[in-house]
Amino acid sequence: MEEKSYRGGAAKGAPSSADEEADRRLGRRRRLSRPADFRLVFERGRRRAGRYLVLVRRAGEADESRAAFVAGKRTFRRAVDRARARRLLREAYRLQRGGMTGRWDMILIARRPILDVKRQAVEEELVRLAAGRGRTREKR
RNA sequence: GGAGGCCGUGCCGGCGCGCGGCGCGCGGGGACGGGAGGAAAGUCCGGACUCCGCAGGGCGGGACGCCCCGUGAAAACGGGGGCUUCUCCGGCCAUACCGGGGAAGACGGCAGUGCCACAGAAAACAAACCGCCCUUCCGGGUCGAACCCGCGAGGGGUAAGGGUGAAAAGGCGGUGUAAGAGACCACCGGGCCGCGCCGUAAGGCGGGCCGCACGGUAAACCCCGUCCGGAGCAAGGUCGAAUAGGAAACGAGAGGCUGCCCGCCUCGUGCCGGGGCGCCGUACGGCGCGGCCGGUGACGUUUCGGGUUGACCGCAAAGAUAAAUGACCGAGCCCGCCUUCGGGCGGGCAACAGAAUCCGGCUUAUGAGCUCCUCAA
RNA sequence: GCGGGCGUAGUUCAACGGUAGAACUCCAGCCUUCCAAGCUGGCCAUACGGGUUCGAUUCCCGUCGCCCGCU
Repeated sequence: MEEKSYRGGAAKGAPSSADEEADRRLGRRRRLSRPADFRLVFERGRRRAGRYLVLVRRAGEADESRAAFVAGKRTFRRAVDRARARRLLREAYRLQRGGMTGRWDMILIARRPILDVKRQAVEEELVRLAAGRGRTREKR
């Protein structure tokens, strides 16, 4: 996959150029929290699947983009793995959020191979999926 | 090698997350404080707490179970002692028994009941298949008898030997006998005793009696003793919103059958349906007026209770509710390789694993190191 | 999170503590020109680890997996 290993801290570690003092905070306002919101995204949203995660999103209704991070109990049996997968997704989204365009409500679903890779790889795939590349699939 | 206990990575930096009180000033942002475990796990026990039930008690069901001491609210845990089983060593003819070392034990019950397949003669108030012994008959050896022989037949004795089995009714030796046998004897073992001594006790030692008549299984039914009402924080409670239906009170009642209650009838009020008139509208239809016809006690307001959804409390010196405790840079430490001895490169800083009401136990998973005890060399 | 139930052939179910069976499936043979049906025979299992017992699918303990209920 990637031949040159990125070095450098979080301040300049992102592969994109979206780090000019971006707001990297991710408070409750920027997350999905109500079951009704989840139902809307799952039923009306578009899905893009990658190797480490699945991205489901639809045009957002709030002032800012909102996201949620999901690790299913079926795919990750142990609680440690669920927490690990969800934290990877959240950290990757947090660092790359500034580089994304549009206002979306999105759900990131972790897939099993995510446990074997570092945050760097998850970020790259998230950026790729959000930009519209990769396989896409319509949902309804 | 075995067993137990302790600890379960630390430092700097900026980027983030959820919580608390503080002050800005109330859309949010700021500094400070604190933020995973010994198992947070499995949910196997016990409690706190909450709701339901309850005069009192029983049945059913369940948990625990040698003795003493200690800790504890209880479950449970720790220490010491006893007994049993297994194993090793020694004694011994001996797998029987005795002595010693080690390990393990869900270790109350000489009240009753059930079960013990197959094999085997017989499996629990024993039993005779082979064998052994005695005897009768038959046949033969002989003319006959004593006596001897028989893959021969019958009757009887016998638990030493064979064989079956997880287990065969005390062990070894001797006396004895037709052959044998606790039939008898010595030693060992066992059972019973309102017996003696020692011990707080479980129990131990001794004495007397019994030739021994009392197999295993209670993680089989059961009996005895102690304890247990049920459910569980998604318990339970508070507040608000929208919607349809329920209960109570009040609002409109009057008259008659009939003096009162109930009931029935008439009129009125309310509601529903159908006509009539007016207005709006292309139409479906809507609003108002009127009180013409039919039906109904059905109506309105308030309060209460139930369901749905949301927020809060319960809830904490970690504490949420799509659920925080993370990712990264650096220094340091360790390992391997190279080295021109200045250093360079690569890898690692772990294992098991992530709190959802809390606490005490049990069980299971697991890394490096430290420490203690015991055994062997 | 809290509570409850169940693990037996490939599947659906049996089995007082005493050799684990049945039906369907699968395989082979017979029958048929061939297939199906039918007939005959065969293969295949007690989730795992301990304990009690002479003996465990059954009794007891632990581990693992699956299913269900409760907002």
